[in-house]
Amino acid sequence: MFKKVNSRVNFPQLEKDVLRYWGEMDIVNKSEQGEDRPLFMLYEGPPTANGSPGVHHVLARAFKDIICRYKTMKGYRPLRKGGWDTHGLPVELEVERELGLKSKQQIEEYGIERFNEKCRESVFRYVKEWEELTARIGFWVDMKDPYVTLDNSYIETGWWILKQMWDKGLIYKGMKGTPHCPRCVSSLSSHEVALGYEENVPDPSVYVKFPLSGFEATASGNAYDRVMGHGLPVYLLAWTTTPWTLPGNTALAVDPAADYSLVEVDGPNGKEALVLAQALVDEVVKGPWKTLDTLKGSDLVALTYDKLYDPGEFGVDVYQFRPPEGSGGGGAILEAVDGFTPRVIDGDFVSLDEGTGIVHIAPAFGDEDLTAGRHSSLAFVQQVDLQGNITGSFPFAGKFVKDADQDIMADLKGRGLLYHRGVYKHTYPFCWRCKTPVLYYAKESWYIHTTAMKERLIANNRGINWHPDYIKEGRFGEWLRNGVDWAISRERYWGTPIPFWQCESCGEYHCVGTIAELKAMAAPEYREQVDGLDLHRPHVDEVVLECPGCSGPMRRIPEVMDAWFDSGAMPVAQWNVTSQEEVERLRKDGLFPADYISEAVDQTRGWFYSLLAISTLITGESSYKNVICLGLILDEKGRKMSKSLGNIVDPWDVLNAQGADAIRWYLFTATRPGDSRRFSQKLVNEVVRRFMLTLWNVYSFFVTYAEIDGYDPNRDKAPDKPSSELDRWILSEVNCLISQVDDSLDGYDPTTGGRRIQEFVDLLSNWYVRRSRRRFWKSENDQDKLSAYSTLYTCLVTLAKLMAPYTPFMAEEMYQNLARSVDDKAPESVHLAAFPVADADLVDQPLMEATRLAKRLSSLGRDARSRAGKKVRLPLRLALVRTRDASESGHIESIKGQLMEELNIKEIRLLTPDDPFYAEAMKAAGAARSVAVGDYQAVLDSGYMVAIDTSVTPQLAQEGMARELVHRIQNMRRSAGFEVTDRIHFYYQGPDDLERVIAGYGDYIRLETLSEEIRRGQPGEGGRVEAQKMEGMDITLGVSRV
RNA sequence: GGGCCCGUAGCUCAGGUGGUUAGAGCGCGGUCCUGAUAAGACCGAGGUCGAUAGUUCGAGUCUAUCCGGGCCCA
Repeated sequence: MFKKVNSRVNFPQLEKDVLRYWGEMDIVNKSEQGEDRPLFMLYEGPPTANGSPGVHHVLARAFKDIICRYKTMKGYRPLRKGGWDTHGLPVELEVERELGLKSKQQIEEYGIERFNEKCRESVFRYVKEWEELTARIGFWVDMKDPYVTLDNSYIETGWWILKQMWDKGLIYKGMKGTPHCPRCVSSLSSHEVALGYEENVPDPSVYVKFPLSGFEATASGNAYDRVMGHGLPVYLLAWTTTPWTLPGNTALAVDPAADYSLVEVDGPNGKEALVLAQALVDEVVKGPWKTLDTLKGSDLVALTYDKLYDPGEFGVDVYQFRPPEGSGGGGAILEAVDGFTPRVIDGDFVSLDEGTGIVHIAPAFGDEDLTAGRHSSLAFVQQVDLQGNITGSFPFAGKFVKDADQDIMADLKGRGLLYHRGVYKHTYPFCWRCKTPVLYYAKESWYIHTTAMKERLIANNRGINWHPDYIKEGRFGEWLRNGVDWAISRERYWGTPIPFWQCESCGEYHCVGTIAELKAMAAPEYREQVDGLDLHRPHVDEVVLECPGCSGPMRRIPEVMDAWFDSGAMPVAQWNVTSQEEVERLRKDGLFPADYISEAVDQTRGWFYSLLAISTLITGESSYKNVICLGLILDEKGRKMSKSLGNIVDPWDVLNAQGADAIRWYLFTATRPGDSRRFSQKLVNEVVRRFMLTLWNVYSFFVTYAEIDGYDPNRDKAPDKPSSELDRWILSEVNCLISQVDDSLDGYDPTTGGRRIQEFVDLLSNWYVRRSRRRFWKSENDQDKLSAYSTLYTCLVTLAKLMAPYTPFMAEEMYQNLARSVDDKAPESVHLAAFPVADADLVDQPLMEATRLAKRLSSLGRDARSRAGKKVRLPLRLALVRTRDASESGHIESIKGQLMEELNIKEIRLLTPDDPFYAEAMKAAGAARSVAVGDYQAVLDSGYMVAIDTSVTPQLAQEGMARELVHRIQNMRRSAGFEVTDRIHFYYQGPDDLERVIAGYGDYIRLETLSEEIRRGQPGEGGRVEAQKMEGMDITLGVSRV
């Protein structure tokens, strides 16, 4: 009937067998069939296959898989299309490294075409390993027909999306503060910047005096009159570590809520007054000073001051920020102006921890300055070129910025505008390639005007079901509320080319939305070329369009798109959508939006955002409904796993040693999904031992005895409500478990469900089976035995189904052997079976409480025994029991039998609440847990008491010896290698006391040890003999198989 | 510098809406039990629940500040 189950299981081998079975039976395919079932749509966040998959990939894939498997069992039809992310800077950097290229110039000399071919090759380098790992961990996903972001069809949809935004006026060109390497003449991405931080970098620290000159008409003139009222020249004192940015200064920022002091000091030309934050006066002002006045930062706003350097005088153009049309977004457009008056603005970023509380603002340098420039429509002065050299006709023009620092400081000093200079050491980024200090430099960039849709994004986010829920209004909600426009252009090579063509004669831009449109708009001599064109650079750059306005030649702008745009486009790009009608069809077919996605928390600014932003902008709604946001994987010591630390755990090591189920179970149950988690092979191994082997042993136990008795689940059906309390109890537990696991998976919380399963398996093994063992050994096939088989069978089959989403392999193995082997009509796989449904009628709350009480009192009783030095094999006469309340006392009658057996005590007596014995024991024990009272050993714990009568009568002693004998014979049977069903002869030699035990308990011993006869003497050939000591007697025991 | 998360035994983690003496597993020492078990039971050692202040009759739990770790953004 059932296949024999070895208790020494090799899980990795078992899993490989299951994988083969799934393959042979085409189970994955079958799980996706059934047109009448509602669709369950998973969006797979695409990985890049230019590196080996790590444990964090296993984590995300396991969480994707468990929900899909669960939904399949709940009657849904899962759709899981795999995908590959193939574009982006990390790919380019990898190839640059391989080719030994060090700058963009070198890439262009090498040739964009060849370079991009190398990129294309590298992104699929590890595909095979990804596919193998994915299959091995049991993640069911379609990897045969994945979406690939470098495909023309995928790129085309990216274009179409941009075109939708373009037509709605959501695309514009603006300034962006970018980390820039002046030697490589290239922007750095944030993660390149992160590669190059160095600590304790010395930079000049200068305090600069800006002469106050007046105030803007919009402000009240009071503060100006106040500060000027002392008859001294007044300077606003600002601090900077980058003197070279001073010629670009167009504003000073103050904290409107802070107090500022007007202090009188000795200047180079006599007394003068400085304005700076009150809190920093002591630290900054050198020499004697006295406070003339105290003002609020808000009083200073709109004061004006003299420029240190007038750009007009030194031949540098001046621009001013103008907000983009529509709502005020993060972007802004610059327009040329003739001149400007620098002024004081308020800034929430102003720090009172260092500097002077007055911050120098140069919008051309630094993102914060740029943002301030946008908000306050400041002037914009860019006096540095992309090589980092000062432009214009300044005395220090033509110098590299860091070299110009000295000249500028000297110049200001000569003019009496340098208050103080020193050296400041801080952490500063350097180009990771060439070690040149990175400059923050405002550059033009293309933007998506996402802030125009901010309210919509926030509203859509409210509709998303986040797990853990704090992400919704916390990290992600915060990001959306503080969102700025999305800068999508990259001055790079390997990416989706931005489909904007600009007319060389009239300067107009045109956004191309499809390949067909490209062909239609191409100048006649280029039309042919469009057929079969690789849409990547440099090929697409060669296509010249004809300007619809002036018929002039239009050329594509050189930039490519941010790779996050690619991945965020996948809901439509994976189907090559190029019209709103097709989007509608996806929606109707249930392919949009996704029911579920799951990635790690670092994707809040990545994929979670790009998905939401793109779908909100083109469809008005979110492209996903439910998310599990996962924490990071740390190493054994809680450090981030990284190549440089050498603490990466290779998932294959764990898969080969412990198996996929073990790694999955660990990831599901060890921590809540959103928390970061430590990971090591040791931790996974613990899961195997504590949970998986325990369950496996129950399973193996069941099969062993079911085989012996020829138990047939079809024939030997137990009644729905068995008479055995133990059976009714575990069935009650298992039905509770079904609801709990169902609820937790339905709520996208596998962790809670998994932990409940773990607790159940512990109860099943260490109480149900432990208490039921004798019922399986009994020789006759009576109703009670069948009930035990049937109950345990139900539990195991139910467990297999509950665990199928968690541990698909072990569940399959148990299901095949227990369920499918006896029922041809059962689904071919546990993953095609229906998820169990709880039967509320079988849930018996009082019975579960009673059993909990029985476990508790047993513990106390064992404690009492061990304190009294009475081993459990020795039967005792009486235990006195006290419970905490009447409802618990009411349970005693029903659990008496279990307690008597567990504790090997002849009688259990319940004490009334006011029994004097309890009061006496309490008093004698004091704070102690245990106390001896007369013949009794009492153990007290939080209102409970178990007191055992420790007096041993000769009869009890004899019975104890009988049990001891049985125990020893059993051990001998085992060491002799007998089967559990073998009949034996039992031989003994010893003193009269032993004779008396044999005489009194012979029948009992025969029954327990399957001895046909008990003989004085020793067994012949083939038997086993041992000389032993028992209770001070020298005895000889022997066994032989009949 | 900003946002979010975490901090409970040597390790991994539980501890709805505040309420007796803060729990489990692993590991360690001991005892016991064993016709499934590489298992299990019981005891012991091991905790200022990151710190401080507050709210409260009462705080691991609520509030504030700080410290440490992590992530994201500057």
